Amino acid sequence: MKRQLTYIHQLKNHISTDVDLAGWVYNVRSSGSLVFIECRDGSGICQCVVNKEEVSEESWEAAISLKQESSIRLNGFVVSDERSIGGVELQVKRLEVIQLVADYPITPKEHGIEFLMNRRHLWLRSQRQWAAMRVRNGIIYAIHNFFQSKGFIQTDTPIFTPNAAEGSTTLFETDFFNDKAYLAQTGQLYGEALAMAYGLIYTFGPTFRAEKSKTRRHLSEFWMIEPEMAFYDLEMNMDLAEDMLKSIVAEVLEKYHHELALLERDTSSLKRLVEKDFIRMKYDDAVDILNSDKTAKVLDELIQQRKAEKEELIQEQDAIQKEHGSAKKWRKKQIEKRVIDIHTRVDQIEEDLRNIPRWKKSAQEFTWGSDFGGSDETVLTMQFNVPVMVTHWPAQIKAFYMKRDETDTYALGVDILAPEGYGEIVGGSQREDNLDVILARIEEEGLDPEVFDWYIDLRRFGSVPHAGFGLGLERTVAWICGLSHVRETIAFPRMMGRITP
RNA sequence: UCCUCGGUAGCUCAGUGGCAGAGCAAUCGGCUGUUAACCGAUCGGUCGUUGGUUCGAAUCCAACCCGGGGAGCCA
Repeated sequence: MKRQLTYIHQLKNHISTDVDLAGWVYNVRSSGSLVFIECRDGSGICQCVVNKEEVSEESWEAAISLKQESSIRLNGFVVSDERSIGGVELQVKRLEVIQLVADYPITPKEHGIEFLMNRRHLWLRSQRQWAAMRVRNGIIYAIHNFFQSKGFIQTDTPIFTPNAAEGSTTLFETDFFNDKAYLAQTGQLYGEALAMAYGLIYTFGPTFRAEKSKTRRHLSEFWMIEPEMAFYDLEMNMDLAEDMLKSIVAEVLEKYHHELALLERDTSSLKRLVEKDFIRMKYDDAVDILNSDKTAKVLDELIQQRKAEKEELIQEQDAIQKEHGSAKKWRKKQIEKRVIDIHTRVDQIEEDLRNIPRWKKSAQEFTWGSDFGGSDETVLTMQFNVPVMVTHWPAQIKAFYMKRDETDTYALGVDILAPEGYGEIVGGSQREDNLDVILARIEEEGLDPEVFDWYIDLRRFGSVPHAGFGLGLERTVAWICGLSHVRETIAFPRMMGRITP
């Protein structure tokens, strides 16, 4: 007979039967003649109870010797039990240790980010990281579903490129058989060629930026989805992007509520977005909002809120520290823990209090013709509870390939800003399709027409209106999971100062 | 490159000029329903580095190293 393994996520279907599990010890507790093992097998976690009276001496000795991340095989009887995580519990009949582990470094306690990032290969086993990677998988699947169901085909564009496509961004340089080559920062120009061949295409691949950015929104290596559609204008492009985001969020909400719950994600804003229309505004209107008295007032109120919160926390700290001297032991511990939480929150508030006046200044003094900074995006989106699509940008701050409106001052580009301060997740545009205009644009930008010769061919031979956009996968995962940093949205992040593990 | 915050036990953090601390982890013991279990005991230190001020420095000053957050740039 074939040996059958049961996976923890299916255990609900095996209640009142015997099963074999194989996995790792996530945590272990003991209480006299009972040992409680939280066993994880990659598909989930299940509490397994070993009772000294009901197992062999070997199994019992094995059980009491277990440490975190020891690998084990278990045989037992599945029962439903509300006291257990997942509502299902294994009453162990036999336990076999594959490897006994000593000193697993990541305990179920709190750790700092540097410590965890140095052990990313192990950190991925932890619940929150496990959940985030599963949601990432769900998002990827939903993206393919969306495009495939609409007749798009996935195409892949090169990673080695001979030149910097848009000029401004810093690229990673490599040696390509004694020639300089660069790691691609976008597949868009190739995507346009493919759209002229297949009509509706999307790319899904890694992309590389060598900018020395150290923020919660930046990685040196990240994944981007870039659809490109022949015969699409700006509005069709925006409709597609909005449908895509709604479709991704709806699918994740449907299939990943367990993971989102582990991540403690408040899903009300995600649910709202599936049903409501996104905000669409022109750049000029966005500038008016930034400059408005209302925005200034919103930020002033935010400062007052933070100050009040800080005051309250400090009062609470004074009060409980007075209590500390005469408190019972358990209460002392509780107080000490709370004081540390207060310190952490007060540090955050102090940073906010340093930053918000800068945000206000940046918004109030924002002048037409500049690009939005990170804080401007936050200030803008905090006034709405659905994604904001900003269109019609001053042409001079956007790339040469974007089509302009009749007045030649605005580029038909669109940026989609995620709610809750997650920033720009989509950037796209209708592309310039006129041969003479694109030639002139390339010259204006001081770019080498030789390099773009094949690209210009697309305007020589059957040029049509077309449009596309790029979706940043990690920023999307961060937003949907409610994670504060993109480094937790990819298994092995690459960023300035981080190339291992 | 610049601004800002930080570096104290294996981990998370208190300690702001006067004896180096707590919780967790580890080790030993106790406990038949634990949920980051709990209770008792034991173990645990180059206070990032170098120099300076001082009777005395984890604490003040300077330089440097490393990390977090941000600006620029961007998805």
